[in-house]
Amino acid sequence: MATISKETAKRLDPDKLAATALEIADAEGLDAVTIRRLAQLHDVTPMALYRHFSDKNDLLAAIGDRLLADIRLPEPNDDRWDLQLRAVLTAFVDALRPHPKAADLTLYRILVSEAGLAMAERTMELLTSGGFSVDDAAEVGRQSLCSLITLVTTEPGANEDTDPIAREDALRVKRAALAALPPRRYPLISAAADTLICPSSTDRYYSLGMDLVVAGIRGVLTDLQEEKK
Amino acid sequence: MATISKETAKRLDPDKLAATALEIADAEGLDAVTIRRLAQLHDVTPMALYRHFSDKNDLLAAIGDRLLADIRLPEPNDDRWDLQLRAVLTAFVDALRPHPKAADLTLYRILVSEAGLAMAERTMELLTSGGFSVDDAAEVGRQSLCSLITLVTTEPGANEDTDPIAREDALRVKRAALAALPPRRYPLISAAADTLICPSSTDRYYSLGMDLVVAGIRGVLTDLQEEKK
DNA sequence: ACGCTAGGTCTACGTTGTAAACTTGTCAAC
DNA sequence: GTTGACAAGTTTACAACGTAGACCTAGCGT
Repeated sequence: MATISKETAKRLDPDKLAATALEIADAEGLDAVTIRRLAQLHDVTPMALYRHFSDKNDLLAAIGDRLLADIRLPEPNDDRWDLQLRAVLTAFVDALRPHPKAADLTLYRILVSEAGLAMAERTMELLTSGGFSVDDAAEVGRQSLCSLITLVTTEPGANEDTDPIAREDALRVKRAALAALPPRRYPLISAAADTLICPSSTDRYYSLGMDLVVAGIRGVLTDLQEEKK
Repeated sequence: MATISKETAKRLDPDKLAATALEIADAEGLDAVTIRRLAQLHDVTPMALYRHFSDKNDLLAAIGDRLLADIRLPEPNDDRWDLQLRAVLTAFVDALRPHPKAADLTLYRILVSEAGLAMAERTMELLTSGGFSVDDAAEVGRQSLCSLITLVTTEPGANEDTDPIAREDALRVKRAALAALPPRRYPLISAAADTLICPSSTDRYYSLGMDLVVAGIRGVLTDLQEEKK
């Protein structure tokens, strides 16, 4: 009944492998994802993994594909193009948010994986329907997606340090470093130290990030159209 | 006369070390920067480096600081705040552009290194003078700088592969992958394949990226101000 | 019944970061 | 001068990593 029965336990499943690799990455960061460790978690010899992944990059790519596969694209509707675009990009970010330490892996898989291609095509549809040329849509879409990935990977608090005591320590060190610099020379940074270290609310962080991207797209579009006239 | 004379050759200079480490990174990527290799280039034992850097992260941080130190901030003037901001951000990008493979290292050094702090403070000055609250300026500035770093690190063509034959090969593979997907299902991606693989002009790539960021900032500002009313 | 092969194992190699103990060149103080 | 002491380079060693290559071996198609 289960994919792993008592005696057939030796049958490895690449999807399962990618799944537990992702768990490791979520918990301890990408560097902790190791062939040997992943093998051990599946009670198998390290070299066994190479029957399912050609090398470690291939494994990491599988993690990336997995993240992209979690995207739940909204159905097309009659909203204005930029609202729909925002919804698509939000779906992308929502898929990455649970895995800030692994989100980087999606970048080079967007134009390869099924789910990534679907999102990219939808993005370009909406951009061109808004008035971008195909080429401009490609470049604008590309950078927008990159920015959103970065938004997730640099989400404050997701950086590293699995256990809360080390994380708290790191936070304190950072706070102290900012508190130590001369407010005379860096008045604004000193004033914003708290926000710089840890933004008020994670939801606000993401909505502001999304606003920046979408507002940028709209602004560039009107610039391009005015310059054409 | 020179910093390294015949017999005093044994005196290592941390700045020189970071400089050649950067050269390695530029030529072959960050993974090629290795304690042993860097030591060998300075005719020294690997462990010698640890007298000047507490560990490898410390070395990488020094590279990041070096990049930030190359920023040539423009003098304040009477231009509108957003124009001046664009100039500051352009100075940042200009400092990173020669080193796309190492630009990532600046992210965690901006709020630590002298040059990074100077730029961050200037950025926040201009954002607040434009009308952002201090906290909003912090979050907006943070993400803008992140996006610009990403703009540089993902600059097409700078990805990897030192020698031109391997790079050409990789390009061909990518091109083939995009050409192989069904244009029926992905019409826009297929149409934009060339642009997606390699944008028309590097300068246009950067100016469009900068436009996106600055337009985003302006757009978010007016959104925030309207919502306050 | 027989071989083929998919999917494991075992062993081994080269590379990496770095801990610990050591040597040595230089300079300050007596 | 002689003598510590300290900064800076050396030596040796280790554990962990990715992975090449040779080797089982269970189970399936013919």
